[in-house]
Amino acid sequence: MQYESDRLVEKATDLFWQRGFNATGMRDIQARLDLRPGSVYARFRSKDALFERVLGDYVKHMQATLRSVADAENPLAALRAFFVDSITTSSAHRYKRQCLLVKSLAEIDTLPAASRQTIEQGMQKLQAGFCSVVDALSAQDRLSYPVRRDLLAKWLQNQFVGLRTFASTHDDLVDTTIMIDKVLLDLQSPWPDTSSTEQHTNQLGDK
Amino acid sequence: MQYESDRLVEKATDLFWQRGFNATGMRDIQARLDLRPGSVYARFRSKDALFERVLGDYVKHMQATLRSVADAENPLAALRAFFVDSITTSSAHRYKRQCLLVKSLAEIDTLPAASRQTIEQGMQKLQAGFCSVVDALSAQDRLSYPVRRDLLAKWLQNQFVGLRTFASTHDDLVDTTIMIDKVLLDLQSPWPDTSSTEQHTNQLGDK
DNA sequence: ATTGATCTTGAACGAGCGTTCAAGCGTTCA
DNA sequence: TGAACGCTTGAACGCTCGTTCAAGATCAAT
Repeated sequence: MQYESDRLVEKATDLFWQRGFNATGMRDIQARLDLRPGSVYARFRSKDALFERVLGDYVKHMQATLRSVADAENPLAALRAFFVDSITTSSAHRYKRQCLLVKSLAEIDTLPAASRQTIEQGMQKLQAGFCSVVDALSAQDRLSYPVRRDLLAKWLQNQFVGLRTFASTHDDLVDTTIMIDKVLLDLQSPWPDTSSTEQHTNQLGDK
Repeated sequence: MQYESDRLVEKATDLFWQRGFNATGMRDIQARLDLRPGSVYARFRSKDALFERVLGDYVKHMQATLRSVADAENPLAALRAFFVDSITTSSAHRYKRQCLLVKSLAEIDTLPAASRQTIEQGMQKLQAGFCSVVDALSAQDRLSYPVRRDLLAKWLQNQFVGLRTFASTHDDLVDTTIMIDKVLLDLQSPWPDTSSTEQHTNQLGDK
């Protein structure tokens, strides 16, 4: 029964992932889950609650994956594999290349309050996940340049999100892979000088 | 009259930018433009056509801005100013930090065919804009590392998009600025070795 | 065979959607 | 003065939305 519910949530996830919350109708969901209206409401209470369940499960899954990356023998290689996996899924499910949380972010102003909170907290949880990956890399001296761990985690999450957005519109696997490896290079390259609190020029000179 | 129409399109842009296409109702639009239903339809034909107009004007504006960056005396400084401008708009209009095209990308599967095409072509036009910026930098020998100009343009556009997405959820101006400067550094840092067509390991070693 | 508990069904509800259009309006020109 | 014009109005249309609920189906226990 629990297993059956999980299968149903997966199918609902697919729909929301492809079409977003607002554009996905309960009738779409009813058709995909092969359930009549009453049954959907008996199981999931409402469209809002179902969406929350979908988001929650997605975050849990991503957290688990990030944890396994951090715990891997070679975290850098595991990180690369994680990127490649997430970003180069088959063209048939290209919409899955975009992070579900980021996709939902696009309509956050129109979502029920509970989902809004789930998304914001989910982003923070994933940031914490990236932070543990950064720590794992740091513990193995894989990072040559010293920089605040939380800043590096933010940056890494941002690169991850950016690449996924990019890949959701481009099918060029070669260029995408190059850009993944560029991220892994820049992960270890220098950061801007932050010794002065306000710097509005860069090292190549203004005017 | 043309001026009046432009003002109306600006107001509609604000709405679509904040709430997206699907969640923005014609009644929202009518209220914001202070027009009755018939007047809106007399001017803009349909919700779809109005949205297309909004997207088209947005792309034109971004193209003009990118061109002025490329033509600037110091393109690198202009690029930085462009990033800072786009990404650190006031908290009151935080939704404008996200690129309108990227936001629309999130619901592209549910949009009218014409808008879908406008978005895809718009992304390409902006990529071309970034390409001319890259060329301007290259012409002034601001880029130390040799790499395909179109790949660098894709990368730059991706960084721009990523930072805007990031900033739409974070209000930390300091960290955001650091990440902008990190992009400007990485713009000149080395790229992965692409001499072998297929490389599934990185320079720090697999397994 | 009968009861009671649990799950399923699908017609139907009110609300909101994008859109239309006959009627009303002020202005122009004969 | 009055006919003709373009612009504005807002009630209303057909449709789809999320959701409900009385009635039916299923099945274990008596």
